[in-house]
Amino acid sequence: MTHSRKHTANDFNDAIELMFFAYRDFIADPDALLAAHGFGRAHHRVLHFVATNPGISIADLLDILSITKQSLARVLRELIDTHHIEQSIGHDDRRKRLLHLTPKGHDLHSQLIAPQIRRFEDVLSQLGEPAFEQWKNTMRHVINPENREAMDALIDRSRRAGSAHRTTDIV
Amino acid sequence: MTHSRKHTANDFNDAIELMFFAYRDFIADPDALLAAHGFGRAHHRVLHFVATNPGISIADLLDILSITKQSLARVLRELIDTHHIEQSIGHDDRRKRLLHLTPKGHDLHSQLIAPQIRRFEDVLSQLGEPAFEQWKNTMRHVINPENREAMDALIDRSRRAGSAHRTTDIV
DNA sequence: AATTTATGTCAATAAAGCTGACGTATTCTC
DNA sequence: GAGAATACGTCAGCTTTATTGACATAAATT
Repeated sequence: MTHSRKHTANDFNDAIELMFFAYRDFIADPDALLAAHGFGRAHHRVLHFVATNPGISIADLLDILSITKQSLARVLRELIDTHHIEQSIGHDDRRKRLLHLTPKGHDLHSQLIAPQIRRFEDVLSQLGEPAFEQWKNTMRHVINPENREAMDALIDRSRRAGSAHRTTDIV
Repeated sequence: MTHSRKHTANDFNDAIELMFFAYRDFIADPDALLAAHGFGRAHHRVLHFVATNPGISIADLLDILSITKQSLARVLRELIDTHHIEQSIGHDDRRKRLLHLTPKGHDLHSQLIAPQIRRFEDVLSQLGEPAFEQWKNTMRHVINPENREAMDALIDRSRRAGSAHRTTDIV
């Protein structure tokens, strides 16, 4: 047997397991805090995408989350009842309900992503910016090709929304 | 405001969202196949770690999966009843139940990881081996420090088990 | 002989998703 | 302006995957 083989199926086992373990640790941190509020991961996801896409409509949020209206409804109701999220009526289309975080919601969201940010700060400081950028680019290619552009647009939108983090979000 | 700032919390938003979207696409592929067998992701995980750790005990499998005995029990029972997994009694410790995939189990596992392997094959061919290795190293650093060594040992064990893929697994 | 370990099992519960159906308000289209 | 389409809310029932607690058994250890 020659050593010039490209690779076997088994060569990707480590990559597959890295996805499993890295994601598990990555999402484990916020769980305790969520539990203290009586929330779950679903609430975290909603908080996050409303935070980074202020004024998003229900339909657009459903597109991002890829869940059903009924699944979102319960989670959203709880976040609204606990004053973490507010709804406003669309100005150009009054059927739409636009979602925003309240200051309380921003606060919780910040606490939830803090450990995830710290995790990537550590990665960045240990491996350096080129490696981190390389990782992000590779990660982008792990996403289905048909979803990559939507991802890029979303990240771009998040980046802009981020600058208005502390200001009142003008819709 | 100067441009020499290191980074803000917002700079890691893309990394956080990349984790979310990449993992979602990564696990979406096997789901249809699993559903056809009446299985879920839990079955996939058990199949995978029994495949890569033939002869693993219940306790060791629980350690890897970080779930409770009762949660594993149902999934494992279904996989045994459908002849995807076999139990054998430990020789040095007859209390232990050692788990192995049957040929049928190996077959299903191969089909389940095929789309995930193809995904990483595509990444490798598009970005090249250095980028892929860089990504794996970075991914390793996303895992909690205290879990990294266990991960390394596990991947090492998987690598060895992989060579015996088609042979009878000697325990 | 007593204890610990490895595993199995029963019961109740929860989180987070699903499908299907129906209602209402608003906007668009002809 | 009437009818269709859109955006959203809600009721009801179901599934998967996890949880905790309790108890049982067989084998190994002390």
